[in-house]
Amino acid sequence: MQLSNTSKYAIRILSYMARQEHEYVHKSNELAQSLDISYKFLTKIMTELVKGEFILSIRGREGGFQLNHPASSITILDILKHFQELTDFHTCILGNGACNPHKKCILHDKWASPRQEIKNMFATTTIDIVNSGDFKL
Amino acid sequence: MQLSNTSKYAIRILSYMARQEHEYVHKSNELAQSLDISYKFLTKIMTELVKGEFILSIRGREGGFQLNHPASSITILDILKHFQELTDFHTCILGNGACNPHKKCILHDKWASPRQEIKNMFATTTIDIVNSGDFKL
DNA sequence: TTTAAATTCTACCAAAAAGTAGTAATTAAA
DNA sequence: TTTAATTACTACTTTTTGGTAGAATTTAAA
Ligand code: SF4
Ligand code: SF4
Repeated sequence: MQLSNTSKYAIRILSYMARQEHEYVHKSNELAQSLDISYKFLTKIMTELVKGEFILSIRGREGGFQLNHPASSITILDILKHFQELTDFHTCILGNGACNPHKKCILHDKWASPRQEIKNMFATTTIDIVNSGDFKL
Repeated sequence: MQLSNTSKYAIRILSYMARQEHEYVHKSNELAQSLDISYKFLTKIMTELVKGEFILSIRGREGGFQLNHPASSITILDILKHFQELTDFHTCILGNGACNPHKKCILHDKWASPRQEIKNMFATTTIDIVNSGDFKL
């Protein structure tokens, strides 16, 4: 019952970027330091985020990354989907094969409601949740 | 957002055992076949379940395993705890360091309620949920 | 035009989880 | 007492995830 580190970092990176004005150009170096993520691993994730069209990259000197969409339009669910953590909402919990309502796994009925609540939460939470205050980065 | 395979199997094994009368002696071979889990991997998990005192082992010929407690008293949460998946309910979601209410991660407030619902669900669901019907094993 | 500061690419290494193999130990039946 | 059926133990292999190294590419500033 955990998100992968990659997803966790992606969420933290994007929400951190959302704290600055939209045009701000974020550099990997800066992000890695601020978020305390290894520079090498961070750049790997940045590349993924570019491919996922969450961010734009500006190459070369004075380059960096910008959000590609308004922060208020990027949900946590969007991020999780891109890192394939959505599938868990389909084949979930005991995940024995494809889900078939005629042959449910034993937890299905109990799990349905929490699962929906989580999904809603992820779907309605955007990366601009926080712009100030004592939050971890 | 997934349980480990080990946890999934453990849940399936115990709930399967709970379908028989309490005294029934389950053999690894039988369980592996019925549940379609590799025999070798299953026996590894059975050893863990013995150590966790979920089941009793009877060694030697005609040996096998029995539930160590009434099925109605073993919760899913008990099982997850033993396989260390409980920690996620403390250090959860973005899991950056120990949780400090004065320095929350950005998802804390949104996550609190779904998390509680999941935990309650796991805490109130016992392995005897199902004794018949078209359920996956 | 050269150079420095940045992203990108390719390839590798490490750790954890999942799964397998083989053998030793145990015990009841034959 | 021998043997077959079972669990327990030790050690390995494979797969996935997490993480690192180094060079190539791009681009604006100097
Ligand atoms: S039966 Fe329900 S709980 Fe089980 S894997 Fe399918 S969707 Fe998930
Ligand atoms: S602040 Fe809340 S959501 Fe974040 S890791 Fe701690 S308990 Fe989990």
